Amino acid sequence: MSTKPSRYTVTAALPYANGPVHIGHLAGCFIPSDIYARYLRKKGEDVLFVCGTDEHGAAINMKAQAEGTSPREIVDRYHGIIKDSFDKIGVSFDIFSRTSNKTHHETAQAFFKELYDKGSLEEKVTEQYFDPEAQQFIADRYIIGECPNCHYEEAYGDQCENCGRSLSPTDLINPKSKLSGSTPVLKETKHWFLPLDHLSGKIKSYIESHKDWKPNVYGQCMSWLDAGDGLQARSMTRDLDWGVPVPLPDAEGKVLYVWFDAPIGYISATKELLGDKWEDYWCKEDTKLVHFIGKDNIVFHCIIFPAMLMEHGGFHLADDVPANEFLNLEGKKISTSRNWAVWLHEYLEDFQGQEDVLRYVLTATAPESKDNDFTWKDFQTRNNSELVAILGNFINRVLVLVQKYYEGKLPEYGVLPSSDLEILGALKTAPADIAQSLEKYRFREALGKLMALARLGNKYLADEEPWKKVKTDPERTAQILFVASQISAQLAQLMEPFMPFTAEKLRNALGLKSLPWAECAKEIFLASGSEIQTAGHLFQKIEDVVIEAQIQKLEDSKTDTSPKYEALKEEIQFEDFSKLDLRVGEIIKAEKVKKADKLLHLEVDLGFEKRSIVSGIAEHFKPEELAGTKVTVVANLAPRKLRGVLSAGMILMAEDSNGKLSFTSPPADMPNGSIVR
RNA sequence: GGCGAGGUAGCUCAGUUGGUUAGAGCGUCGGAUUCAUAACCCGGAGGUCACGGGUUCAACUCCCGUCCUCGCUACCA
Repeated sequence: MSTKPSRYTVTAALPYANGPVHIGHLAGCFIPSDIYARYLRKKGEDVLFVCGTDEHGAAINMKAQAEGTSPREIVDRYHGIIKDSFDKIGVSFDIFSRTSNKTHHETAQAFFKELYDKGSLEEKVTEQYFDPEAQQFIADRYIIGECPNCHYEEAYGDQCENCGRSLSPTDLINPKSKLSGSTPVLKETKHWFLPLDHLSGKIKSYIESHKDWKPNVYGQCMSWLDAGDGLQARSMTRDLDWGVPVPLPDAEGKVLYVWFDAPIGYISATKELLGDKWEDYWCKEDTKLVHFIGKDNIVFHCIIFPAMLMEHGGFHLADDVPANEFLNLEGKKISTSRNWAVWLHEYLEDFQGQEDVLRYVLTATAPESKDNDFTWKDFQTRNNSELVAILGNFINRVLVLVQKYYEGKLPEYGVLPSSDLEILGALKTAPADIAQSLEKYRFREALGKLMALARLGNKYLADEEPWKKVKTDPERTAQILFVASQISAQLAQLMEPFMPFTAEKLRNALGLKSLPWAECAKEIFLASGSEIQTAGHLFQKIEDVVIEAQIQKLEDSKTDTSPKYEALKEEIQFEDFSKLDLRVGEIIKAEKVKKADKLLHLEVDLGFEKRSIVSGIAEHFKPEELAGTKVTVVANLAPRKLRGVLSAGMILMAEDSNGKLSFTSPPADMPNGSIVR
C-alpha cells in the first residue's frame, strides 16, 4: 500500500482452546501485535486489534472424549484461562472473542453460503465410514485397519504408517473405529470442496506484489506455490458434531472444517464488536490489514485464507504477515506434550507485578529473523542489568534528586547551554526514529532505541554530576535536573507500547497524561514548577534463587509428565497371535539408505538365512554401532521395497513417551533363528 | 532427498542497492565515581564475517560447490 491507510486491522493468531498460552506464543505473535496496536493507537490511528480462541475441530472433540467430558467444557476452561492471562499481561485486544459463539457461527455460515450460492464449491458424494455405536462419521485418521499393501494391522485411514502408502479408509481390510472399537459401516456422505487451482495465478501475483514481506514469509509462500502438484481442492466440511453446522439442507451432522472457520473468526469478532461497521475494516482498500502469526501459520494466512477471500469477493487482502520464527526454551524446542514450556498463567502467578519484565525480555529476544532461545538466566540478566540498572536506575536517580534538592517541584531553568539543547534535541527526534523501526516490525530494534534514551540519561548525569554542582552552582544544577526530568518524561511516553504498566506508573509519578505519538516529538514535557513524585523502584532485582527455582520447576515438570499409555487394542485369539513368526536375529551390517533421513538398510542373520531389512531407526542409531546387535524380527512379514531397497521383515522396537526407540534384544547367547513366542 | 530460512565477537543480534580500520547490547578485564537497587560513566581485549572456489579495481554483501542448524515435505518404528 503506497498511500497512507485510513485505518488498520491488526489480527493475532487465534490460540487453539485445548491448552493455555506459553511464552513461545507470546514472543511469536501476541507481544509484537500488541506493541504494534498500542503504537498505532498512540499515533491516533483508527485501529482494530482482534483475536479470540479457536474452539472447533476434531482435536478438541478427541480431548473431550479422552477426559470424559464435553467439548464445551474444554473450550470454556481454556478460553477463560487464556483470556484472563492476556488481560493480565496487558495484551490490549479490542475484542477477544471465541469461535463457538453465535455471531461467528452466523458469519462463517454466511461466508460458506455465499461460496455455495455462486457455485464456487464442488459437491462430492462419497462413501465414508460411519461408526454405528458412536453414531457419527469418523475422520480418516481415526479409522484403523489392515493395510492392503503391506498387511500391517494398524494402518490409519489416510496412510499406512508401516509402508507409507497413502490410503483411503475404504482400502483398509477389517477397519475399526478408534472411537468405539466397533466395525464402521459405509454410508454415503456429501462434502463441499473449494478448488484452488484456478486461483493459483491470482495468488501468485498477489504474493509477488509483496516482495517487501519478511524473507522467511515470502520464501515459504513461493516455495509452496512452486511445488509440483499445484493447489489442490480442499474439503471445507467435515462429518462431526462439534463445530459450525453446514448451512444447507441435507447437511445433518456436518460442520465447517476448522481451518475454514477459524480465520473467519477474525471477521466475526469484528462484527461482534462493531456491528455493521465491520466492513470498513475488512473490505475497504484503504484499510491496512496485518496478520501476526507464528511461522507454522504462514501458508494458511498468505495463501489459503486469501484464496477464500478472493473466491468470496469483496474483501481486502492482507497487506503484511510479519510471521516470527520459533522461540526455544533452554536450548530445547518448546513442547506442550512434553510439558517443556513456560506457561503464561503460571508466570503471572510466580512474578506478580512483573508483567512488563516478560514483555520486555520477550521483545528483546523475539525470534524475528531466526529461531531464538529463551533462558531463565538471560531473563534474569536482562532484568537486572538492563531494566533495573539502566532504565529503572536512571528514573530513580532523577526522581530522587529532584525530591532531595527541590522538594519535588521542578526548578526554573533560565537559558540552557547548547549541550543541553543537544540532549533535548534527541528527545525530539526519538519518536520518529523508533516509529521507523516499529513500522517495519523491527520490535527489538525499536526497544533498543528506547533503551538508548535511558543510557543517554545516565551518561548525562554522569557527565554533569549535579550532586557535586549542587554545592557550587545551584543554577546549573537546576538546569541539569530540569533536562534529566524531560528525558524521564519522554521515556514514560515512548515506553508505553512496550511496557504499558511501567509507563503508567511513571506517568503518574510525573503527573503526565499519555500523549499522542506525534506530540512526543518535542523537547519539553514538564514545565518548571511541575510537581514530581518519586515512583519507588520501577523494577525489582531478580535473585539467583528465583531463577534456580524456575529452572528446577522446568526440570521437574519434564520428569513428571505421566507417560501417555496408548489404549489397549482389542482382544485377539491365539490363532491371531500364532500367525506371527518372530525370530531372534543378529545385525551383521548396517548402512544408511540414500535419500532418506530415517532409514537404515540392515543385513540380519536369522541363522538359516541372511535377510535384507529396512528399518526407520537412522535417527536413533549409528550404523557402525549396530553390527552384532541381537534383535527380534518379524520373519514372515510380506517383503516390500522401501526407497528402492528390499525389506524382508521387520525389527521390533520399543518406544518411550518421548519417541525414543530401543531394540527388544534377546540375550547375546541366544542362537540366531530361535523362535520367539 | 526436495524446497524454504539461517550460519557475523564468549552470548543475543544489526549490517541498507558490493566501496576505506565489520557494528550494538550483554558478559569479561581495567579505570573513574558515589546522586542511584555495588547500580551508573569511561576505556581495553575479543571476529581468517561456516568452509572452498569464482566474478570484480574492490565481497560479510553477487555466482557455484560443500558442511551445520531450523521449518515444510518425503521415507519409518
